[in-house]
Amino acid sequence: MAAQSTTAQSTTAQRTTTERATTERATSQRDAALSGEAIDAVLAWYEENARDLPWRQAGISPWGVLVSEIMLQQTPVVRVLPRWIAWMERWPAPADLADAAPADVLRAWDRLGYPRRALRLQECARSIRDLHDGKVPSDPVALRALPGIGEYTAAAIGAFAFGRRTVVADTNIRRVIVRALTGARFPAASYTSAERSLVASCVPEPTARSVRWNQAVMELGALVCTARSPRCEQCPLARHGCRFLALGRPEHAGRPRKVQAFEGTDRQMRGRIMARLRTGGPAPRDELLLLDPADAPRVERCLVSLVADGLAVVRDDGSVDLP
DNA sequence: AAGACGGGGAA
DNA sequence: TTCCCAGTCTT
Repeated sequence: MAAQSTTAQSTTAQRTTTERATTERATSQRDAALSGEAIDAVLAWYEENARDLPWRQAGISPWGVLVSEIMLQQTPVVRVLPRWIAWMERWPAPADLADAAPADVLRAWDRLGYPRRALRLQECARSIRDLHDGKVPSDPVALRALPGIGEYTAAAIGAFAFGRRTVVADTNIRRVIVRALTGARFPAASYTSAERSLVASCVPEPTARSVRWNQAVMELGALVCTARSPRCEQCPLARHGCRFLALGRPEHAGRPRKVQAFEGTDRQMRGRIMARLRTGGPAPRDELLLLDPADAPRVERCLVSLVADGLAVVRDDGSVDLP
């Protein structure tokens, strides 16, 4: 924090009212905001190192951005890429997806994971068609009200599809900001209001710059300030007072982050059932029970939950199919 | 605040 | 094997 005092004066002119409001508050994060020089360094790094992703191209439709954001929820870029391209070709506008058969939507979702997202995306498309004249709303509040769109995604669409100044806080941005300003290796499990103001304090005031910033920090987290093995030697913040680096890259303090088991869970079984339904047409219940002959109750339980989620239906003859 | 919810590829 | 990914929703 003391290190900030030397740069504070020279960058005062560039600091925003938001930054000042945050820094003047008498809290432990008083000197939190990044310097204007640090922000410049990150933006310059982004110009050089940004990946060429289709949903970032100029002229991309808000719908294309929305689809990418939903697909990217908990799914890496490389796996989303081919599915997004095929998706946009098939359903280039919300109304197109709204009219599709859910079974086709789930098959097109393929193995992106968390297939409830695919269903929500279609519900989202229907809401856009019915409530917003078929056009993705630009208002973050309206976006947030759509199925499958939470705080992060609403902010991301506001920024990347409509060029608004929003506070985007995905896993990458949270990690970069927390490391740079607090020195902790990882953010806390829950996204607190304190952390939110920390992230907000870094967003530049000029709108165009804020959009670029959100994109740049996210990319920095994805390519350099990674969760596992951060490449600090390549980081534009290394010379601008990153606290994590200054403190010698400390280990994670506190409870180890929980890792959800997968092998042998209902989640895995649901995935196996969905994989079968996507490829082979209707499945006799007896066939699905063979997925785990030693634990029929588990298969039954998963079937019930899939039906409850709208991801599967039971036909009159007892076979199971996509909705 | 904590748990459910897929799937795959890198370390 | 373990970890983690442009999170959201429910309890």
